[in-house]
Amino acid sequence: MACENLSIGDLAKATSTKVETIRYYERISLLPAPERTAGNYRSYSAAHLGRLSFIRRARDLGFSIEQVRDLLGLSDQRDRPCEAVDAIAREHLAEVKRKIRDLQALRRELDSILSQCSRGTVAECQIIEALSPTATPRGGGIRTPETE
Amino acid sequence: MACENLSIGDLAKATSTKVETIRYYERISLLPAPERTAGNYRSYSAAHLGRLSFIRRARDLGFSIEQVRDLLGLSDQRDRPCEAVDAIAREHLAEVKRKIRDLQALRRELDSILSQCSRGTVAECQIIEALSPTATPRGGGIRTPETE
DNA sequence: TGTGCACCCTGTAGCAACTACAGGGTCAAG
DNA sequence: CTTGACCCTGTAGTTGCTACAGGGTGCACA
Repeated sequence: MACENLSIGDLAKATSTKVETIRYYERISLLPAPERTAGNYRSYSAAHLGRLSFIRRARDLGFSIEQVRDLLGLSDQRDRPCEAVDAIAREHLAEVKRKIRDLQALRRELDSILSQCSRGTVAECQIIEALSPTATPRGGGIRTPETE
Repeated sequence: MACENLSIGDLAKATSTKVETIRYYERISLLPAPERTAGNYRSYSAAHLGRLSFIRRARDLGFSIEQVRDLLGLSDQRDRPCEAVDAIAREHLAEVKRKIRDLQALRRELDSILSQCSRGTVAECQIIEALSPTATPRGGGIRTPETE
């Protein structure tokens, strides 16, 4: 018990996490509260280091906090089948694929809008035009409504 | 002036925006405050409709609120060159491309992690393994630190 | 005339996942 | 014995909304 004894700053450095983020994870019960020193400093063990590394890796892979919480809960039940783990990862993958598709559609649209820029004045700007509703009525602009 | 006279609900329907969102845009000065009726209801003109449509379209294309603000400001200066408009769109496109790259890397990683799932117990789960730090020490789990 | 309902108003709090203070305490070096 | 780096708590800010609570307005229908 209580091996290593890392300060919060040490743990932060070891896991490339900000000190505030570690305290935040503790507040939301993602990382268990460590013991304290006489001076009320947090004192972390190797177990904390492992758990925080897991959290960071999962977060880097885009898992949400709640997904990470579920994964951590599952990883503690070593002899249960890992279907639930698989399901979480699969769901996340599906979400990532969906985002990629959406962004690619977006990129195509932005590409096409940008390709039309003739570098004239704002009045002729195809980018503004593309963003505007049903054919900008001649006379100008987006029709800034003045609060008269 | 004050043509059309749409209620906030009408404007919401016309632009597929929630009423609360319209009020929010007014609060952050993205959409100018409209005139009020005798009963203190907001009364919108066609100009408001145009501007809100522009905002929605830009937001759908993933421009941030601040970018939309800039685009609106620029679109009012009809006789200035449209380089600044072009720059905003280009920057946004670069950002979108970056996100796509990141997500594709992520997808590859998730794909590879998932392909290793042998559907055994959590103890043998390659997904958990892949998320864990430097070779999980035999004995188990992510080493949940108990607050003893 | 009432009364019911859909709509509108303001103001505040909540979401994710942190980040950034303010205003203090602790600890080791010089 | 002071300086500076670190730590503590608690609260507020970020982005872009969304969701109430607790009221007021306006119009149709009986």
